[in-house]
Amino acid sequence: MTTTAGASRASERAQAALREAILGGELAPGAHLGEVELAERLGVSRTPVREALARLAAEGLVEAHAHRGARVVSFSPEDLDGIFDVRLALEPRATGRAAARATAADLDALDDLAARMLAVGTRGPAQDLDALVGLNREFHARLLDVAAAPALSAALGNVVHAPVVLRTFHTYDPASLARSLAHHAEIVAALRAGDADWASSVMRSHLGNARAVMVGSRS
Amino acid sequence: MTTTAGASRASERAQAALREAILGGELAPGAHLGEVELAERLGVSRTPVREALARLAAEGLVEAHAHRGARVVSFSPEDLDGIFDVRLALEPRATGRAAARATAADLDALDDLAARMLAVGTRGPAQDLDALVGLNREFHARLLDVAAAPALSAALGNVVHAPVVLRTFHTYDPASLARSLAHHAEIVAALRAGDADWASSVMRSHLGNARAVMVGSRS
DNA sequence: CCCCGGTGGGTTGTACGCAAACTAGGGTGC
DNA sequence: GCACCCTAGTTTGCGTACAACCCACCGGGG
Repeated sequence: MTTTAGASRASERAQAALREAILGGELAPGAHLGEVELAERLGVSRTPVREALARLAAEGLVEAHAHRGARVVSFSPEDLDGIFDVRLALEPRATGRAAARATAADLDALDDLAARMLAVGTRGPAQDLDALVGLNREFHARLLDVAAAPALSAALGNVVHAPVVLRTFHTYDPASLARSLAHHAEIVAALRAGDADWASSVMRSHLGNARAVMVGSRS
Repeated sequence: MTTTAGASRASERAQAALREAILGGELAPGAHLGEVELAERLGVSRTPVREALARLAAEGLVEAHAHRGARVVSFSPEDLDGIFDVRLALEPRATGRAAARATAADLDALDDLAARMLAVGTRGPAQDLDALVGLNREFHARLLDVAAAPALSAALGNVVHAPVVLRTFHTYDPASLARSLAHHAEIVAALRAGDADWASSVMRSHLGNARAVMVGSRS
């Protein structure tokens, strides 16, 4: 579901806003989330905030301890490793499926994303690692969408969301970053060739590269 | 009172009750879930029901269409197949991890579960397929717990819950059912031997057997 | 000096009420 | 006779008020 528009319901806007704030690092892991504070901040009452919080909790982005309120989840290095285990088990499979299903429009969109990532990711005056974060998320989301495997997407959904996983382009060293960007383009090339094996292999490499960066960084 | 102790919050009780009702088949897939009806049925106001519904939606058990209310999700054969893909990708891995981590207490508990499943699952006067459903869920949950892989559990959590997946012992033919029960015992044996490869192989067989039953049954 | 019970402030949990949105049914115009 | 619009009913979405609960601080007792 690519519907980013509407959000006629305030609870959806609240949920989206909170997710962006958490994923964007605006709300640090472990930060206490008061309902009234969030309600004022978002210009709605506590009720939709509450609902959004409940959904995010079920989604694994925040954890709610009894009457003590909600906190942004934080991840240990072991958790991070586990997350990559899951991604390695599922994403290459999804990428392979995508190879057989991608339409021309899909390929063009992915190509565009990969190109833009390369533009803002390459060292120089135009480098913008924060923009890269968003593009990267969009790329992987679109890829998952193309795979058309709802169960697979659902399984990954509550795992990849991990804030740390998606915000670590800042910790990439130049060589690893260059590899990562190249992988995106190569994945699209493999999809264009319709080669599922090639595509999934690149994705495995992509994740291996990311895992190496992150277990070494130990932020 | 099927839902354990705790649950000081009415919303948790509501969520647990709804989940049981859905997983237990009391609420059929596609059934319309009215908030007032559920509120009266559970003896609480609409607010906790609403919250419970929101969490179950994020969990993937129900789907809420705009202002049209919530419905119990229903699964197509393709969805089912996708679910088994995910399970096959993740559960054998978890089982392998469990082989290296299971304590004596874990093994005894799993053994007990396997034995009880065999008791209520074997053809005869004591056969109780409904009890089998609960035991099976407990067995797999415990196994996942022993694996101590939070991300893996989270990924599976929102997928396995699928009502159809957990309620299909009724559709097993005698031979498949016997195999399934034997697999549980064999898994414990493999764990006791500390043989991760053996354990994960049995789990793969277990899932393969289940998949074969379900794609053929088309309930 | 340390430990324990009491109390106050603040937060969450639940209930209720109102307004908007969707659905369905009947009536009218073409 | 058919299609469209309008209206009534029901349900959801949100706001607000009250009650329960937890935590921190403070005073008294051992």
